[in-house]
Amino acid sequence: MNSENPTLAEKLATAIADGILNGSLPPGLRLDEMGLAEQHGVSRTPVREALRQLSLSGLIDMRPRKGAVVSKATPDQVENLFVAMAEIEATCARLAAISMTPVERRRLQARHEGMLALAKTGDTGAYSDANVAFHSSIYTGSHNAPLAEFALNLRRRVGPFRRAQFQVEGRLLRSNQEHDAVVRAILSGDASGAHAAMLHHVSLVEDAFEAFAATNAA
Amino acid sequence: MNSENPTLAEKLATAIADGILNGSLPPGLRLDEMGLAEQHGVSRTPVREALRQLSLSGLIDMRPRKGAVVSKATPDQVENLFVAMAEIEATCARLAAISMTPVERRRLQARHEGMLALAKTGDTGAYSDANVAFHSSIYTGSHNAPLAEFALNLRRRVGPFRRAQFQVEGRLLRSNQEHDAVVRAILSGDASGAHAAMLHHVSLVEDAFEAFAATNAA
DNA sequence: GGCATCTATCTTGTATGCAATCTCGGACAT
DNA sequence: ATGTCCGAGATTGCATACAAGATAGATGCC
Repeated sequence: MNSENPTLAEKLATAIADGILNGSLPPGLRLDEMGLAEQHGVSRTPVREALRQLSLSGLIDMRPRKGAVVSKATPDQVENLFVAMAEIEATCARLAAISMTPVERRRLQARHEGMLALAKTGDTGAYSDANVAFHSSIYTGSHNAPLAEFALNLRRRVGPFRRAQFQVEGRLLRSNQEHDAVVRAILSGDASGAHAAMLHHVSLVEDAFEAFAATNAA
Repeated sequence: MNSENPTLAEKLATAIADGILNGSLPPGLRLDEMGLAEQHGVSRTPVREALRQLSLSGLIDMRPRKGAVVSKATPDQVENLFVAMAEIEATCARLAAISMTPVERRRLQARHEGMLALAKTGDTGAYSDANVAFHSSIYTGSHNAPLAEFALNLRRRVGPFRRAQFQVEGRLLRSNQEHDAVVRAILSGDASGAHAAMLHHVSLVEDAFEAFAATNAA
């Protein structure tokens, strides 16, 4: 939304969101306004506005007179998040194949080739960061602000559940191969091909998550 | 979101949203908190929370210390809204073709057949209402809450720009024919067919809007 | 006459206070 | 012993009050 927004409410919203995304505010935790207020050294008013904002992004649930809690997602809801994410990413890729400018296409290719080096090195952290940038550039490449915004929001929401995906052995190189199919389709303007390739890629991420979750649950 | 939410902020949010959607609050209008407050007979606090909520749905734009204005969309942005809408609706239709329960499928068919009668009668208002319900049932039929929510949000945002679409002569029957293709694909579980049919349908709506806008601009 | 600047006023952002509602613990009745 | 009802405490929702930044008009200067 508003990137440079110096109001306390905005800063609190991002601070609380960070807390939720990095796990320091676990799902199900009750967020009482008073506590958050004095914890951040402000009054209740900006806290209230931040909470209202977060509730619309789906990160927390607010019930009329019962306060706010960090959204506790059921497995079904997480599954839906991943499905929605895959669909939206695929749609963005399709539009990007049609709408990207030559400059954007060249940048996408350069970024992709840079990631191949990272994948070979096995630098998980750097690859993860580059991966976020890679996908984001496809969102913006769709040249459709509402879709791109929604994609970013979904990405934030699935973040807590996909943290360890690149830990799986060999995932980096496979990810790069899948990216390769996506990039080739986009560069050649193959809309449906880009859609299919991205859907395949993100669905595999989902599978990786499920495998990871299954091993952790066992 | 929260359907039965008796807080003033929620009621104000829907009231202001209605005002924007029905045109009584035209795009570009400045929304000063004080004015809205005494206009609705409340204090500024719930107004502020309502505005913050609306800003996240994209209906209004808020800038840090400069207040809120009703979103004034450029033609490009409106175009993007329609494109996003078409893509999301098509995605919902595809998922619906896969995920709808037998009961939902039968209800969809019944609703669709009922609309044929309305189209023949030429009852524009009733058809329009039924049309909203028809599309909404496909959103929920996707069994994917995030996507359905986003679709509803987009529908609200494009609302102001598609008000007169059914006024075009013969649009009702053509709409019904297009629905027929969508319904048939969904009922038969033809995922890609449902996607294509819905994309086609909504894109035609977009064309109708553009024709309408062109005639008005001329 | 035009433009910059300064100030007065207005609007927004934040804090605090009060009323209504919900939660939770205990007492009482069955 | 268990279920129900009631009341105190706590928390949310709303209103009001205060502070800070922005806008606009006027005034002085070029």
